[in-house]
Amino acid sequence: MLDIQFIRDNPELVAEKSRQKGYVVNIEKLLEVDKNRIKVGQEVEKLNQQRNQLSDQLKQGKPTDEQIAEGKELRERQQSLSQTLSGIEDEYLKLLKTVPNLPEDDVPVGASEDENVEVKVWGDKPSFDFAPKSHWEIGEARDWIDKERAAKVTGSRFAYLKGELVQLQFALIQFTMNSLGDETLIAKLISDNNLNLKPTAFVPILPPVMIREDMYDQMDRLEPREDRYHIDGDDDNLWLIGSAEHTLGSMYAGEILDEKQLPLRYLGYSTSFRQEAGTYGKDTEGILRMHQFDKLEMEVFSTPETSREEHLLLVAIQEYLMQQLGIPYHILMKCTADIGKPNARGVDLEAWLPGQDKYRETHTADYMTDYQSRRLKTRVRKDEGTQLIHTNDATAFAMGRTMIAIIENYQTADGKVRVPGVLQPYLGGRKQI
RNA sequence: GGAGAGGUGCAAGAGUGGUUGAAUUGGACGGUCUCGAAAACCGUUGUGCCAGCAAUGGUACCGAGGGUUCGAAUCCCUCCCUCUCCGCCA
Repeated sequence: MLDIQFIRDNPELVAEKSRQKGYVVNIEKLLEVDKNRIKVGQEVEKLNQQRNQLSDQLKQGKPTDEQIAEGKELRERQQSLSQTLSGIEDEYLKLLKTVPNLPEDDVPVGASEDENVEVKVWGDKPSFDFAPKSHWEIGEARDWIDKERAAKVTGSRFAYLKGELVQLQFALIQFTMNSLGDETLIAKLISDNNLNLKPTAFVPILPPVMIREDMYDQMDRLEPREDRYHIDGDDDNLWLIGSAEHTLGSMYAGEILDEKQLPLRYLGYSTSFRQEAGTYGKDTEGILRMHQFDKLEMEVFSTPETSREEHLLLVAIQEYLMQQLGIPYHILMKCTADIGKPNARGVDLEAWLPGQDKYRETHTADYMTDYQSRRLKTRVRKDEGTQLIHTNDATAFAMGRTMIAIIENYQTADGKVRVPGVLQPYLGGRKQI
């Protein structure tokens, strides 16, 4: 949610930036409701004051009938006006929630993902003296991926992953946790990128994969809910998470953190669930787009002053990880239409997939500023007072897509897959699977 | 699933209708003392909103939402959560 004071002060700017992101917001209406909300709120407060004054007078002796009648009347007026106020507040909140976070100035303006801007290309695309295969061809040939039986048991967009592919996933997890848990490495990435941040290591987390509806909404990740899975229970109102971000980012809701604790850097590992609404017929081959996939996700809580650099650090970490695997990639600055509603800035990393002869998204880094924490009420206590904290989230590795990239880039003529050097220690030293 | 207990400030914990935004203790911070520290003593120590240049004033908040009452942290209802015992179970 955006700061109402900022919207009051900059209505045109907010309207224009929202438009750039593709959101239709009625700022005029919002400000009108806001004004009314303040006015009625003041009237309610006035009545409360009168009630308090009266009960102050009455607390000694026994009240007279007139005084009781007066108190009753005040109460009734207060109740009816409060009801009016809560109606206004509901409308206010509903309108305010429609306003997206504002893109930073360096976010390219664009109407669709086609206008994302390539800002960096890394690595040499591998050349093969044979026609490179897609990951699904290799995966099925090696009996690593079984989608037919998954379809029978669970439906489309599910898969059984088997054999060496599973071992590869666990190797990847080990490698990433060891890397991001290394304070020396974090310090190096910070200094290599000329950042001014603390070298705090990432703490691994296994978060819940279900989330309460109110928390989901406060993270601004519930919508579009057609893409979410709802859990039908007796009296609970739970949803499956679409990313570890959802239960990581909300974990300090309602809390005031000490500035000295920050930044808090977490590496969450969880399964993610997505209905993939509106993607019928898209990416039906292989395991690129599944209803269920595992992901290592970074989440950082920081002060407002350091959050932008934390965002840059997360992108640097993503690049580092991909470089360690030796997978060619390019970096895209996402345009205004493609960064999410809570984003102020977003960067995608797309890996080169020789089997499909194109780049595909494997990583994303989201810079949220205080947009999420305003509703979550996660704050930091400083000498000058309290402030909303800033959140950042970014993919460390989406397991499925990363393995796709490994399979396709490291395939050999005889249908095997070479193991990137950094992962070999976690696969019993095997150089090829 | 059955039976019970409970959710109060940074923490522990008192408070069962008005004098409580909240006792007490601890922690943290500031000060006195000291070469310095400890101890002791003194003081400070919640958040949001509204008005105001500010000082400040007003208002709300004792898990959440409703209700009773002139008046609710205190009484009633619903929900959420935590804990204990039993049962079941990875």
